[in-house]
Amino acid sequence: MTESRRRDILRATAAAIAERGLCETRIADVADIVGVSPALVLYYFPTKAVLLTEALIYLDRLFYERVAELLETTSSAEDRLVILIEESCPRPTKPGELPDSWVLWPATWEMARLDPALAAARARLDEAWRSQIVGIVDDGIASGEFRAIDAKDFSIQLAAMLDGLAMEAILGDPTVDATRMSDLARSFARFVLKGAD
Amino acid sequence: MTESRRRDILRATAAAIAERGLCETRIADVADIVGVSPALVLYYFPTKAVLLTEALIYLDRLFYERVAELLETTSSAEDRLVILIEESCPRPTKPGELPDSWVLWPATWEMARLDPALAAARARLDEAWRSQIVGIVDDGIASGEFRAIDAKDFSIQLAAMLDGLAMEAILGDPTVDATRMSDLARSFARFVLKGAD
Amino acid sequence: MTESRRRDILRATAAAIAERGLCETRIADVADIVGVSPALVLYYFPTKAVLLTEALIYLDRLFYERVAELLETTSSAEDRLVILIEESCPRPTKPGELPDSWVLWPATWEMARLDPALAAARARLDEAWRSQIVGIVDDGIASGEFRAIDAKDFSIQLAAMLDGLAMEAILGDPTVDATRMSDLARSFARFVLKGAD
Amino acid sequence: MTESRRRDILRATAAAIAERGLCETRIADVADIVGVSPALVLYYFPTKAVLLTEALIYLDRLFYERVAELLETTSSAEDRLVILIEESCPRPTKPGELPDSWVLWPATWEMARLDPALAAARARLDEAWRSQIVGIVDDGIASGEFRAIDAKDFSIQLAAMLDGLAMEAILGDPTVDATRMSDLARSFARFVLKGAD
DNA sequence: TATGAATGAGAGTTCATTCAT
DNA sequence: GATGAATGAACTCTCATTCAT
Repeated sequence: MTESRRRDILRATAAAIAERGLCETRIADVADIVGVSPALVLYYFPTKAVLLTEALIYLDRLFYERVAELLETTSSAEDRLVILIEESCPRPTKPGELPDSWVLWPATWEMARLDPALAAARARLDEAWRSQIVGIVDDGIASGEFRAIDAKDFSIQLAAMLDGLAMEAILGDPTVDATRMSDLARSFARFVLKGAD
Repeated sequence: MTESRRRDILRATAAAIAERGLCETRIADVADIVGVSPALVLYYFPTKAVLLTEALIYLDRLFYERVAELLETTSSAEDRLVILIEESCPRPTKPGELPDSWVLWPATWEMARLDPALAAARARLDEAWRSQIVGIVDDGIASGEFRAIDAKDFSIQLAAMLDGLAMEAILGDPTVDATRMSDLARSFARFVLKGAD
Repeated sequence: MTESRRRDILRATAAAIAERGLCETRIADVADIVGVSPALVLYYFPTKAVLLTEALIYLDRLFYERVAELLETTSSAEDRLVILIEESCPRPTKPGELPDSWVLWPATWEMARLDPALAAARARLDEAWRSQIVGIVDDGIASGEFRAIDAKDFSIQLAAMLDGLAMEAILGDPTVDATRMSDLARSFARFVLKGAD
Repeated sequence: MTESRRRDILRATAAAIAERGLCETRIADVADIVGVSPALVLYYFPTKAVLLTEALIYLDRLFYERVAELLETTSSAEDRLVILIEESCPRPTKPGELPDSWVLWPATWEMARLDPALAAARARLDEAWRSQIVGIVDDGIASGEFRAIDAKDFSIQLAAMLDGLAMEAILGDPTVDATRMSDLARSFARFVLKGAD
């Protein structure tokens, strides 16, 4: 069926970008991964630019939805915040499999910088992401788990910090790996939400 | 003289990447900006990949050095931290002129992800950047301006948050512009360093 | 029924060639006009080359038959010659509707130059066309309307002149439009057949 | 030198169109004939369409200039008209060598039909061509060689007839070869200009 | 230093054509 | 009859790169 073909191509595109880099990803690479002809890729997506854009959006949404689902498994605000932070920490991906969304973020940002459609899509997902944080914090405040802080401001700060830390982790910065990232993000959250050091 | 030619080309490259995007930047674009032939660009830089890499490093270093210089104008730790934050906030660049370093960060990250040399250069600059923060914080602690926190951890957190916020500002996220970014980063710093809300 | 489908496709092909030019006409263009899939076009015609060839022949024949029919409405040789000339003058066609045969002649000629089958078909129609002229002239000579000239030679000359004039009219030559064309062809015929100036 | 390269490419293009047909002519064919890479062809001509257009114009002009030169060798109006007619008769071309301009006329007409620039260039050359005829006729009238007819009208008629006859000769019409064409055109001219049958 | 000419190696894209349904 | 999915084979055009001058 046609919709699953589309999905396959989008996943393959994301995998190709992750492995070869945004600029070096060719339609032929994507076709090779899916095991079809390059012409078929363009049968489903009119141009390469559209293909790249849609792949990035697709993966971002997938990431967001997976985490959103995970968050429904617990009701404790504190636990949910930990899940959100943990899921934000880049873990290595095996070649060929669906790459972690983080790996594609520099590509997304670089493209979105000059592509308003992608920028808008990214902004929507980011807003949803921050809303998750706001929801968790509000719940925690209501239940008395957290101090009564400005949840919106905190959500922007935490989301930004996670982005920045993830970038360093992805780039193999010797100072920040996934574990350190997790520690730093959690200590920031604890400090703000619990007042403890 | 040859060194200034090199610099002109690097600046032009940065400008081209900023305006056209990493993948869409051609050697011919750079040559056009400088007003020379494409062949001359390759006379100074052996390959396109080298050119791009060096341009990104050059701009990053320029940014770092400019801020480092600015920071020497004051001795108050608090003022210096404010300067550092303010300079991190993306302000719009006119086309043609040297782009703000932030604009090139997604490109740098995307390239560095698969280019160890660029990754290493970037890591060095980032380390220097965080050292600036550590230095400021240590001074502030010594002078009693700041609470006695872990300066290293804070520097990583602040640097990451600035990166993340800057990205949103650059991408035109309606929630985070340069002013909001400044407010949020400063409130984070104040909260951690002063204990105030 | 299948025969009308074939006709529709041929007419659409002619219309496409008229509007887009011979080289730029794609099977998909033809399919779009008919409102079917490109695959169906190839169900009726084995290859694109065959389709183009048959379309050009079809339109030529249609033109010839329409004029032949018109010529039967009168018995006066002079009137019939005028009809033949008038019908040869290119009048503008609305986009979408069946193009005037003249518009397709350069395409026919260009293709026939290297396609013996098309060349033969074209030659047959041209011969029939000149026979019409010969018939008219012979009738006119018999009835005393015309001078006793070599009808065959005249038919070749007139047919060639009409072709040449029509080409200029089609190409928008400022010197020769349909009216001027008609005048010049008629004055030539009058001069030869009547001896008048 | 660059200008001769351009000329070589234009001639090769004309040869390719003559041999393979307008639609089947590829940039690679042209490059093969010149013995250079396809990229070089596009170094001199921005697009294929421009290349084709310029080649057709170039050949047309070449033809016109050659005949114009030939016409200067004689002063007798009658001889000059014969030269003009003879040169208009298609003689076979060997593959590879510069094709006779006539062979390219269907291609020129087909392209010009939808390309205003080419149409304008063609119209200019045609006007010059007819002016040659007018000049010859006027001279002949002045010298008493010819009857006092309308030279302009005659030039249009003769030019058109030559076009039409040449087309049939090119397409291998069994009724009209170069010799027959010459006879018919000359008899038409004689009849109009001399009044003889 | 500087460049114009030249090219090789693709890249994206097009499109006629096939075939299972 | 009719089509959507699929592809192979090109084709135009791009571009980094080379090199003689």
